Amino acid sequence: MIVSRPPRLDAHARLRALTSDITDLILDRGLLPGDAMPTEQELMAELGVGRNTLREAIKVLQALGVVEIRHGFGMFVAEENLVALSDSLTFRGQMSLRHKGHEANELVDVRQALEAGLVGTAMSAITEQHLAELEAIVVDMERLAADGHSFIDADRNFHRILFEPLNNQLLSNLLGVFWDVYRTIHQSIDAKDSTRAHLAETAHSHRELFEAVKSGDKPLASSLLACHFDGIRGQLAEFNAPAG
Amino acid sequence: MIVSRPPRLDAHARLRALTSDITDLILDRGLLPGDAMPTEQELMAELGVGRNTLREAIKVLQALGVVEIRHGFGMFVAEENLVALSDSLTFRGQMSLRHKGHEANELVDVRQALEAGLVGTAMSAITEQHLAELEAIVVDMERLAADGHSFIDADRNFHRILFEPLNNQLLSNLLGVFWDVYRTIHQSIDAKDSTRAHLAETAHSHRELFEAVKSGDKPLASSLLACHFDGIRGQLAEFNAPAG
DNA sequence: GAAAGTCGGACGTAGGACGTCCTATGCTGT
DNA sequence: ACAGCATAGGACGTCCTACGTCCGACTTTC
Repeated sequence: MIVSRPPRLDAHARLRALTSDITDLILDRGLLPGDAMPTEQELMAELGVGRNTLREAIKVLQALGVVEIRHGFGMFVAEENLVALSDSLTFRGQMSLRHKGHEANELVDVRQALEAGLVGTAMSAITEQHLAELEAIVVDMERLAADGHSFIDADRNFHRILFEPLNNQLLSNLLGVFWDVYRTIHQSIDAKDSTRAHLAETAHSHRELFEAVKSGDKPLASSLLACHFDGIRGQLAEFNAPAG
Repeated sequence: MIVSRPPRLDAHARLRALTSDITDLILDRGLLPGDAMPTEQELMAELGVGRNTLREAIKVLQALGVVEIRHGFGMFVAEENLVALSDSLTFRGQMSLRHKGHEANELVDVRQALEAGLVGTAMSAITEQHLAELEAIVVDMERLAADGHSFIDADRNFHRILFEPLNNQLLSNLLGVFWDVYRTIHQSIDAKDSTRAHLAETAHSHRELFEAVKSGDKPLASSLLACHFDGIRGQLAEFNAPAG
């Protein structure tokens, strides 16, 4: 199936058409994540383009999380992920911090809407095991805070498990991405959240939230989450107006 | 500033490092969207890589919406956009429709959480002008529905303007992306929503929502939005189990 | 002074060559 | 017979050269 592309097209459109042809090929053949794709040579012949052009398109698909390339072995359909969104948002976030930090605030707003808006539904589907895991994380946080250590991973896990009951991959990925992007931005502003007092405060707010979740008090959980994000917004504001 | 990259690294990591070097270069030089970037030759010299390797990295950044390339002219820092997310989600959505359509449901769930969760806040900041625009769109919808025409664009605009008062670019982009992805998926299942009855129903539900927004009844607006999405979920279910 | 033609720079595409890496095959030693 | 290693082959990674295409700016001409 040699495709004869329209002769004259904008370069960007041509690259887009090529990536689209490749994804169509995946869909038409019914390839599933993990399945092997044709080799570069086969794709070159099939799509009627040179190796450089093809590789540029493939690299784009790799960046978009569509295909996975294993050096010396071959090319495969990738598992679900949102690498693309993460990379894109991270860059935008870092960029905006250079002047205003506006986008970081928007990110927090969206996270707040998602988490505060969905925590009630998540609580309806939560299991004993989830609660046990959450409690273990909180205990861990409190211990680390007392020792003066930070607990980035524990924080991330807490939020991840909180929404796991919804069983929504897209949501989990989005929240994970937002968390990672936020952490990257946060690190680049050299946040002073490693003070023991701040650590204890963060641990405590997670403890409160856990108790609300455990007791099934949805409105309380929602408002505690909102508070949590207000605190984060405060840190960002401090950074933007340190002289304030 | 010739960078000497560590000699041995995973190929994927190397490409990532290269894209990262380029974004760092943008950030370090304080380039703003629209600003010109170094040429390929300059970047090759500066980053110490060959043209193919460099171009692959650049194409990735183009796909991620970081840079914009103008054939025969040069390379520029791109304006904000979420092309990457859109492309990635569209592919995933189409892919999943081949078996279960699970991801389409997840997409609707996230949209519902965002829109139903934030409509209240948006209503607090809404202006007379926004209300006027919304009403104009609803009137348009009703007219088109009566004539048996579909109103994709009007639908999209309604939701866009509804959340414009929040003045959150990220949120607007996310909702726009979700809408586009959903439309693409929807088209590929050959939805039968062009029947006059269905059109009238959709127009009516937007009318109800508009009235709720106008009267400032936040809980009602939120629940109407939730209903709207329940209807969409129903269409998806029909598609997945047509024999049912 | 304005319009048309020309020139140069920059990106787009193709193909070849060689390096690197991974898997699989077959051999060897126990 | 089985485990471990050595080797061969395939496939991706990187670089180079060459030429095509496009755009903006400069020059020429009327």
